Amino acid sequence: MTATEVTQTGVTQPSAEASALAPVAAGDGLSESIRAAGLRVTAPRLAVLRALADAPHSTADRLFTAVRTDLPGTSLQAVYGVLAAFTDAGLARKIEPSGSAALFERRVGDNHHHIVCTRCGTVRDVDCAVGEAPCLTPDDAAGFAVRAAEVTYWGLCPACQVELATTLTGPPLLSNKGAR
Amino acid sequence: MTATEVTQTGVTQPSAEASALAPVAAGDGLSESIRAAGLRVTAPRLAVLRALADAPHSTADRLFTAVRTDLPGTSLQAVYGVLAAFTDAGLARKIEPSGSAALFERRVGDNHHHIVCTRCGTVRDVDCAVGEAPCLTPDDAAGFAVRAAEVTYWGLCPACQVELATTLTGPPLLSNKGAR
DNA sequence: CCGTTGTTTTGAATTACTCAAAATAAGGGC
DNA sequence: GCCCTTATTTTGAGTAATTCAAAACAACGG
Repeated sequence: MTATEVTQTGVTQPSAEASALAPVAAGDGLSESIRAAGLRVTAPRLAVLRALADAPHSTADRLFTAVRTDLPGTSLQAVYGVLAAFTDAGLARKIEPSGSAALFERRVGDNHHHIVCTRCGTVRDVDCAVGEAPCLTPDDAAGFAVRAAEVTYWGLCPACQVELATTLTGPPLLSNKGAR
Repeated sequence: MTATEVTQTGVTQPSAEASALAPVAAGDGLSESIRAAGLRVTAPRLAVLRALADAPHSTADRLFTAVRTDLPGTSLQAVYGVLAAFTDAGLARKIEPSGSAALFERRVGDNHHHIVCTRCGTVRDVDCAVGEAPCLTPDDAAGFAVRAAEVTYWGLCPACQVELATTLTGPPLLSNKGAR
């Protein structure tokens, strides 16, 4: 057993896979990043981090569901706790688009923004249009010491554009709308 | 009595003031804007609209408290209902900064943004730095048809800058930080 | 292998908001 | 000025997302 093994609560680790596929802990450098963030490496944390890698822009609840499949004993509160720890440690970022529960993503540190579909809620990353620190200098900051700027774009995702077109207009339309 | 009189639920309108100061309904053109938006003019709506004029960036709860002082019978749900109607009708705008309850403001239609104090939660309006439709064109919109862009700046308000400086640094500092 | 200290579980509470039915009142018509 | 229709508000619950706290548990350094 390597030093990176992690006990799964109530679940015995199959020893066969332990050396072949590497212990649950390793595999992607997940444990490394957790440890590098100054946090203890635990099964719930690994599971959440992996789930987050698989499905960015997930709610706590969605992650909870994902985590439950490989780590059945995990509680929702644990997921909230893990996400809070990740967010504090800079391992994850929390975004809260209007009208949605909080979403989490691993992509962190770079200044990127989000576009949200007003119809289905799908979220995609959008790289900053202007540069490293985008709209970070408002015209008049009213004396505030500005630390960050957060941009949320709202619009229709490609799929919803198509669905709306066929549903409302009848004949499918040419879809050269927001395609650029 | 003019045509714009509004019955206050359970409260009789003092007739003396009715002709002198104009009925509760008028005074600021509040009723006019409500009616112009296609909504019926009611006492709760007038009260909420006035409260919103006095204190922009207020939560539903704060408005509820404000409204209660001149219109005691008003329910919180009514305030939510009024705000929903206003928002739908374009009379008010709802913003939802991360970590805060929804805030409402009358300023609507112009494309302006907000700066939020990370310490005390104070919100101020920020006019768009770039023009009419600001960061509205992301570099790569991933096929989305972009309809709107919403910018939230985060930083320290002037008051909190001072407080933090005196608390943490000891001697008050020169405060030429984010002053522009 | 053990102890310390950070994590997770368990159980419950809270905040912000929404839903639905019955009571009420605004505003147009007579 | 009064009545009717229909929008609005009240009243009474209910829900989703998140947070709090105490006790059980486990990571990791020694």
